[in-house]
Amino acid sequence: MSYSRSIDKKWQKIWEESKLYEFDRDRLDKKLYCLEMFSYPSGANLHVGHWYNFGLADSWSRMKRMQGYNVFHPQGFDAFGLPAENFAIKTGIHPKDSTYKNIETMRRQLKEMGASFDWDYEAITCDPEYYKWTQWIFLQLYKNKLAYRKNAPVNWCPSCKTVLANEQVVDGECERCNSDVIKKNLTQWFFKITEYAQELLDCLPDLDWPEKTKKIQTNWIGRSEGALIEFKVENSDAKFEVFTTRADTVYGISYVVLAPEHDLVDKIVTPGQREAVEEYRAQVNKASEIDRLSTTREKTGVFTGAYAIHPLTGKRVQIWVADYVLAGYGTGCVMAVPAHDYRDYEFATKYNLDIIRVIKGAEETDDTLPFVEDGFLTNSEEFDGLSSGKARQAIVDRLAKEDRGEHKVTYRLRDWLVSRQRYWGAPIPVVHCPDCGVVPVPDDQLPVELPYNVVFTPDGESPLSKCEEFINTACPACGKPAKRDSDTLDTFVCSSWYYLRYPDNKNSEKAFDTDWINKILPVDKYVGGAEHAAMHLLYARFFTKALRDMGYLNFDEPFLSLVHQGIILGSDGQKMSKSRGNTVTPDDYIEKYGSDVFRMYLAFGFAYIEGGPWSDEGIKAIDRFVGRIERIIQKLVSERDLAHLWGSGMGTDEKELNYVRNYTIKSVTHDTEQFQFNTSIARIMELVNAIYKYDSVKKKNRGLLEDTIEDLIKLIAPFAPHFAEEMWETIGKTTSVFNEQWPEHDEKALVKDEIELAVQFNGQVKYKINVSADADNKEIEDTAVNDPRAGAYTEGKNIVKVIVVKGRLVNIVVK
RNA sequence: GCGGAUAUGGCGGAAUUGGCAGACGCACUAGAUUUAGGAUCUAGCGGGAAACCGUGGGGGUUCAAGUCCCUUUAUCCGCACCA
Repeated sequence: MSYSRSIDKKWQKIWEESKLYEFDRDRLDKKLYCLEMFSYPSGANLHVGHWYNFGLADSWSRMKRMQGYNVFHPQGFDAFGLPAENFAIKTGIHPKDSTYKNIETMRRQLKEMGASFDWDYEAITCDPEYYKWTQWIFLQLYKNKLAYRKNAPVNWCPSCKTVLANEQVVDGECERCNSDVIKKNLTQWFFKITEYAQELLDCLPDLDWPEKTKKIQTNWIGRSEGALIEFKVENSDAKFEVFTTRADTVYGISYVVLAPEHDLVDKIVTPGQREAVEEYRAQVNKASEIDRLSTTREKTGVFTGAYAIHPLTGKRVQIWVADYVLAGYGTGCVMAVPAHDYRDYEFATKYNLDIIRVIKGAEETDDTLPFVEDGFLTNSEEFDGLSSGKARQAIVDRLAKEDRGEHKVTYRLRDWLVSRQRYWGAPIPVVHCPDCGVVPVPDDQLPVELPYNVVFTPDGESPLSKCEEFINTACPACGKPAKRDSDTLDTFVCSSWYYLRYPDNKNSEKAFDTDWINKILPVDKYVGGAEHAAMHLLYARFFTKALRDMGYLNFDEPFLSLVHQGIILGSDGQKMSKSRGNTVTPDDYIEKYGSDVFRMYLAFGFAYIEGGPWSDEGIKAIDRFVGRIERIIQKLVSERDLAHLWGSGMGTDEKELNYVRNYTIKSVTHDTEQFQFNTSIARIMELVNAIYKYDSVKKKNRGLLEDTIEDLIKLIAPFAPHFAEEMWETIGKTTSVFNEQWPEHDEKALVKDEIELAVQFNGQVKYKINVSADADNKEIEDTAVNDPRAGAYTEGKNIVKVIVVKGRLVNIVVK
């Protein structure tokens, strides 16, 4: 029977019945945790991206399995999220119903892929058995002072009376009703990830992660060394601190700027300026986050009427508000040095503020203002002449002595806002009591279950706060009537610990058993999209470190080794999208070619970490390749009893076949380990070509040919698992090929008797010579120089030098 | 604006990290076979009559450069008034 969809089904059934992929909980010395980022169960079918991620990570883990590793390879679903809720608003179908239906479809399709998942360890984040522990972790963080509440703005649509996600805000307008979106402050929960900023940075160098990703995390954390400098407000007891990395320019301050949202603004603004400031603040509030962060936008600001006192010179400097200063970063205020900062220069020019040079460039440097590089101080009292670097130290030292400043490290990283004003997420397990305040729900009352009967129509209140039986409860502390928190948790919270739940997914006593988790974790290979480089990966690292410090686990990092797959584009080279009409539907191809052909094309057609454009011609080629393997194997089997075909010699043809066989084993092992699946398949194609070539020999060495075919099937098995099982059976085997040992190459077979070398004259290849493989440099040089063809290139010239590169070439330098 | 990446035949992509550029495959061409084939098998296939020229462009280092250095261009991605 030739390879097709029915072969897939045959082996999927056998695998399931024989529990082939069951994880061995006892053999932990060679454990290997291979994990792909789990996926959101969307209504559509599995797309090419899922296949590319899951299918090929599975190929990698299948090779590891055959190499003797006890592979733990679970799968699950990141099942909470906005799309299900939007779908409910549109169709009236409950998120729970649509989500579980989607999960069922996806699970079936994942099984049809033929991946070696052990489904006994599945985790679904919207199961109460799962989010019970998400809530428990929230409470652990709360009890360890890593979760706290503060005000933070949300996108608010005044017409829909609802909170919008960033993606629902289009050009500052609500995507549903086009009203202007404004910002509204709500009290929300935060996780104190900044507490771990330094450790998150320090552990990066030792991770086997793409350098690009480490760089993204480094930039995201954004450590910067500088100073805090205190300013007093004139005629007031108010004071504020600014953070700066350029304390050397402190004598160049000509004004200071507060973020419009800064608490101090109300206190210091003068009556004459109040109206202007209020108007400006209203304007800033209307501007969307995106607008405000745009570089092309003209800088604006308003004078508050108040003055601050320069901490060193005692001079008065104006206090402005401007939206280029962000409330959430640093201290929310900056000192402005127009002479040495582009933004301040632009602002000062526009509003006619002083520009004071305090840094000179070294000689021969063009230091026209604004001059933003380091240099030497001027106009800076006793610090004149110091280099910028030395001045930063000296100036802050003096400020520190006078108690008006200090050296300070800040991070760009902000605390993680986890409150979402939505229904389809894990409820935040706290109760708000009029008497006791915030009261955590006791562990024995977890999970706080999502009520099913809720109304989704957006009318100003979130579905949970409208649900009486959910929202009204008794205070766990005093028993009096109290209200539950009506917000749910960011889905990134759910996905920050799922890799810990998989190995112990049925534990009803704990989130996971510490001893067990310490044996199976960390994840040895994590595979998923580069779009998660900053947020998900950072959050998961934070969770691991926080849980470690609470004593629930003993390792520092969740993911030791990380690979990002590339993106498969449409055949037009554009990103796949329904509107472009260039999407590829895996199901159609699987129906036509079988899942192994689809998977193998994904392996062969692209550099894994790059991705690239889809090609229908490419998948046809793989279909032919599979047929080619099948035919040669069937031919061998049918010829087994034809004695006249068989000999036993080990001549040139046999050595050549054996060479290719061993070279293929070596290359595929190496390349697959590195996720270089395209070259792995290329080598296997070469092996098949070599087998075809050898097949035309009159008297074939049957033992060698049989062994080579067996190796071929094993080598292809990770990429075409169903097909390989079928071929394994065809040659007469009765057990699974996945219980076989991965082949190892024989170094002796790779040593050739005679090798070909290129002969170059002045670096240009002119001809080739054959020498015996053990020839020394002198022999090689003589053979090359004495070759009859050499004369044409040496005539009338002198041989200056001869360079022999063993196994590669000879370069003869002539003059 | 800052940061990162990429650039190789008609196409997807290789190149052991400084050592024969174009592996493998597609497309194309020719032959064989078949009642037929969009099947199969075999062979050819960067450009150029050739000398030679060829890894986005220009320069350099080296016996030797796709690979290292300088410079420049284009495309893509990430981040962003981060003080």
